[in-house]
Amino acid sequence: MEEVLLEIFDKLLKSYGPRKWWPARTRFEVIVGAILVQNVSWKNAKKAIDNLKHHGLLSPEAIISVKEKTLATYIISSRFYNQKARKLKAFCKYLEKEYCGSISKMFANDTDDLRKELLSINGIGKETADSILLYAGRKLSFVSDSYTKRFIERYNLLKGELNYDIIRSFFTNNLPEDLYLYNEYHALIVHHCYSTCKSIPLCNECPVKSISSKNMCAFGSK
DNA sequence: GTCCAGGGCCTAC
DNA sequence: GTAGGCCATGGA
Repeated sequence: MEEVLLEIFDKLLKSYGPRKWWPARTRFEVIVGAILVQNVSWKNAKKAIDNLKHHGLLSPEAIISVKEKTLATYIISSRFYNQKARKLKAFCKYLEKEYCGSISKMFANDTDDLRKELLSINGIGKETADSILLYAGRKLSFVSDSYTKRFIERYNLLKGELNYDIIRSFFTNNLPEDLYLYNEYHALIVHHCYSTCKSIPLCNECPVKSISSKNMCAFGSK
């Protein structure tokens, strides 16, 4: 299966080019983006990030200081803004309490330990935690999401139940431990599913189509 | 007007 | 343990 996944990766990369994720200037901005993009388009999330930036609120200290209600008004475009304001504050308070506000100290942790910590914060689930680890922390943690599930279903890469952990294990068990590969693979899947190949059945131009039909595997096979 | 986007939490069963 | 409701914008 590793060969198949690498072949798909090469085709996606050749078709779309490197996505150069995450589109952010700082690691904190990646984390804020990972929370704000939950169940909303990147465009809407980006608007909210820019708004925070414009009002000098793109730092842990600023987010802790500002009132939750006020914070919410700056991120309205990101949808579910009251909840997301609470989530941003929850993360910043955790960062302040556990690491004196230092992102570097936080990422000095062991990946698995930090993943457990992040998952214990209100508002950070598996996808958000893995996005933070991979794209802000540059740690080896594959990101799965609804697009990844759709991708696997569409190309029959895996049979049976497809929950977050199964999909994530499928990629981590069948890919070499390579940060660049993890980074680009997830970004390319999102790009492929979102902007280019939304329809089922597959479009004729689909770069993955030619190698998809013959390869099916049961979970765990390599 | 309708649909759906780079989720996660809470509650009821 | 898990299905389903809730949150509640903006662009296509």
